[in-house]
Amino acid sequence: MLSKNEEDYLKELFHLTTGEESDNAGTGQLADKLAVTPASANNMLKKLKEKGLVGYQKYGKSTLTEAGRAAALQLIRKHRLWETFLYETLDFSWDEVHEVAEQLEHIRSEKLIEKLDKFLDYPEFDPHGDPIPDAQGNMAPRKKLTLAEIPVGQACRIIGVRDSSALFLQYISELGLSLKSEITVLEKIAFDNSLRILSEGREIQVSEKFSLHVFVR
Amino acid sequence: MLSKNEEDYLKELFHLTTGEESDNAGTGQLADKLAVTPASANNMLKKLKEKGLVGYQKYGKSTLTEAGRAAALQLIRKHRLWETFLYETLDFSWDEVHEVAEQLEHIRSEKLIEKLDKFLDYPEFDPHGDPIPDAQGNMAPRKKLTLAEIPVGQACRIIGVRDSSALFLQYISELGLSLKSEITVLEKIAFDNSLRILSEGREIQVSEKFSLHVFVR
DNA sequence: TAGGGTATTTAGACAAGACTAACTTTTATG
DNA sequence: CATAAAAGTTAGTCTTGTCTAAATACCCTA
Repeated sequence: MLSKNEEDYLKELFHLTTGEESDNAGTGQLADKLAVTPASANNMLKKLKEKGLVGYQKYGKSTLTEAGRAAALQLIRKHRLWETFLYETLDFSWDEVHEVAEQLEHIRSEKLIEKLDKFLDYPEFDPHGDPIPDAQGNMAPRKKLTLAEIPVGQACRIIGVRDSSALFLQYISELGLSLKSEITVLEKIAFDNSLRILSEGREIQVSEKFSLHVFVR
Repeated sequence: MLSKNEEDYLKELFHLTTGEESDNAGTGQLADKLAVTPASANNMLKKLKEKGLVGYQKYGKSTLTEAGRAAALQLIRKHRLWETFLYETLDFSWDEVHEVAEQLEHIRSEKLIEKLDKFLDYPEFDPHGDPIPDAQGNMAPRKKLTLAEIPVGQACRIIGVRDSSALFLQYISELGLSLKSEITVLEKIAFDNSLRILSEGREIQVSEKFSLHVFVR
């Protein structure tokens, strides 16, 4: 059984070794990310090596073993499912979910995560567009871009939507938008991050919440 | 800020000092409840006294101060709200909710509890019939008895229902039951805890889930 | 290739919270 | 009322995970 701290190290190590620049898994970088001294990180790396979760060698970059990677993916699964729950069900805003999910991800209960996944109808992406691993640790290869992240002035095309609730689908079709619709972002209102957008010659105003539900390319 | 362990001690102390027999708050009883040695409990009691949360004197029974009581009530509020969530929303069974709620109650976020309370529509009782304190720490004085807890052969009267969802209210009225209905429990099926009951001369079979939603006296 | 700067590791200390073993106080019993 | 049993306390140790300070290894550049 892993402690909360061990889990945090594994998760961070996953992020450091999996991004495009996977050359960042030195003791120091890891320590930085976890807001801990290099001495502490070194200590933990040795312990995780003992447990067969991390490939660590003195003065080298660290890597996750298969077991370590699997544990990290489970944690990421829990984190992103909780973020989705907080955002979709409890109506947290986009930027509030992370901090609370950091705590919730450490709750130990297989059943809880299964039931939560089912309740949320097996979402594939979290509110930030990051893919959610399934129970076996498989996940879509990359982040989906949401309409909320398109810079003002740029054009994009709708390639999907986050959820398929009747309310949302009804609304999006009432707006005259659908898959393949081409959109240009005209303005982002700083006050509430709502957007003025242009689609097929018509100008529409949508909320941040809406824009986070629309995947684009 | 209280640690998880400090919180556990306060909550247990609340239960030991608040029940009918409030004479149980010795170092040893507390240690028993928390599965810890008396030495450990003694240690913690001294610490909590320092923090002004517990009235502790050598060789005496311990009590909660007002601050300690308030902290304990917040914890109990969180515990019972999570139990309600697990039972009502995620479809956990009656006996599975406690263990997971023991973990969830330590999540630190005012906002989370507010939003959860709202999402659950401000429930007054948890799945075991225990009252849920409100944000100010007020709660109904005693446990409500549910139909599930009535022994076979005994009669009782419906005095309320746990939730007022359309589905549930429709079902209970279809069964011909209502407030003030007199019920006798004929048999409890060991397999799934469903009940055969008698009301106004008619025999009805109901599930455990149903029986937990009906408050009786 | 020799320094010097940076990154990493080691050693030793500390806090929380548990434990065991030994000691003290309270309580109950004869 | 004396004393033994039960309950509570103290002292010292252990583990986890942190820290600081000092030592060591790596690597880049002159």
